[in-house]
Amino acid sequence: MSVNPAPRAYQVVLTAIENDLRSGVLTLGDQLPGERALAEQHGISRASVRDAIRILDVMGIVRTSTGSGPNSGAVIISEPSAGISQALRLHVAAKGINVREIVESRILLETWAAQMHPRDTVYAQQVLDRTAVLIMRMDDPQLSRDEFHRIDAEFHVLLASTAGNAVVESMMESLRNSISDYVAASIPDDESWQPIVRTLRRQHKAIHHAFATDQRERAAQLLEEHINWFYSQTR
Amino acid sequence: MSVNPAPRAYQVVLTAIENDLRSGVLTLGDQLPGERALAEQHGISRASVRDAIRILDVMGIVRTSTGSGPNSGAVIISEPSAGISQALRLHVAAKGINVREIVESRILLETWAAQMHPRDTVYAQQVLDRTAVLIMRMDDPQLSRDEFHRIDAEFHVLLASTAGNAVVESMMESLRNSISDYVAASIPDDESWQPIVRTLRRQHKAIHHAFATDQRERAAQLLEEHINWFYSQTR
DNA sequence: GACGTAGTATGGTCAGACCACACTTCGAAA
DNA sequence: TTTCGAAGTGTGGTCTGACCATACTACGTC
Repeated sequence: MSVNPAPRAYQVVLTAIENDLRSGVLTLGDQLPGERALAEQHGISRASVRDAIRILDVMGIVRTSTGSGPNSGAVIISEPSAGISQALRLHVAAKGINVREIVESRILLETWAAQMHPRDTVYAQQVLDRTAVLIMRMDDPQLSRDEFHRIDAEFHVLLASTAGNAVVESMMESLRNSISDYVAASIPDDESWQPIVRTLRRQHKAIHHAFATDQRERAAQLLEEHINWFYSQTR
Repeated sequence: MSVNPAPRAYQVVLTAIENDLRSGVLTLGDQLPGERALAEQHGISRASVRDAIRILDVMGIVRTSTGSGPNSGAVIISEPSAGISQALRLHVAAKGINVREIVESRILLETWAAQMHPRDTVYAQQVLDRTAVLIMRMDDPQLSRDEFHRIDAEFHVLLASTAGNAVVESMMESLRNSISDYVAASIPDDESWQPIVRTLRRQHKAIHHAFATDQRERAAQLLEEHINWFYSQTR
């Protein structure tokens, strides 16, 4: 019966980098030292260093690329939704989370964001303009379903982003991503899709109008109906 | 100018396993095939297989251990909070998320959970009993600060779990974990900690009482005040 | 039958190699 | 002198093959 959790080699590098991030030694846009250099610095093998960097990669902390130069190697980005999306997605697959919970959470986050007073009114106005463009693009009858879903997701995330909370924004994006396959699979034929998309367009316009006229309560209510209605169609 | 995002080798295994999870071929408690077997099956090296499994590991999908037998190797668990915690934690370090957003999100999730009618009243009653025990343990003056924080977190997560939403529960746990170091560091000395812990104990008891007497609105309000007050002390 | 030991398969780690790639450098051609 | 292309250099990505500690299994001994 072993009690020790067996310390992993990559943890050394991971902790070191996390500390550097916290203390500000490493900031957005910086390059990490090369894998070979990190391996030597910490006295572990390159394989273990790669474990640590792989984790930072899937978590959306760094982006890695081959080649040399200032844009190569592991560069600090910070895309919280990347890691959270991946986690939620896998746990939905593993049945640790079900679709009801995802939908419930989406409604919670989106209605909250809708009712929040925008943290930045100039940005909020820009969002209104950009979402208007998205609505127009979703009117295109030539649009593929995949593309529609992509723009649809962007529409929702953009509206929620006016609340100015990266956690909520990332969560929304992640929740949407985590079940996008499920959604796509549950409405297989185009015949059943056509009437649905018409309703979605109408709902989006109503939601946008409520936002534009500052009817926050109403926007929240419309969003809740919109999300609930859509998922009721996926069965 | 390369346009291809360079397909990663480990993605093959990751997708295969995700599909098996989705289709039910793999379920909770199952063992994954050995790394050497997976490598041969997919025609890639063991190193790349390990990349995939490492990801499943940090995401909380599997637990790996050495040795042989039914409990060895990679076993499917499903601990959503593991992956999300790690992601949030790193992004807080990388300044992609700030503490205000964490606190705001905590309040959103906890007050929502408090106002939700419990999905399972029997479970809710058990939670009330267990949180009562936690409150008693937090009264122990011998308790270390670390231990207090641990029990405190468990208290909050347990209360929220009555809402019956794994996403919300995982998020709460993750938000709490992601800034626990920050909290610990911001109240360094025991002299300033003593008066704080007294208030926390009082607030916890009031919250528990509101839950026990089914005053959901009041419980939500007390939670909000409790969380806001505590973080106002960490500056 | 009980018990201890050898066997076996697992993940964890390491070393070393080769590749494709992207930038850098520098010399040759205009 | 300027331009441009080829060689050079360092990066992560992948593979191979090896060794280790561990934990269970099976077998042989008592």
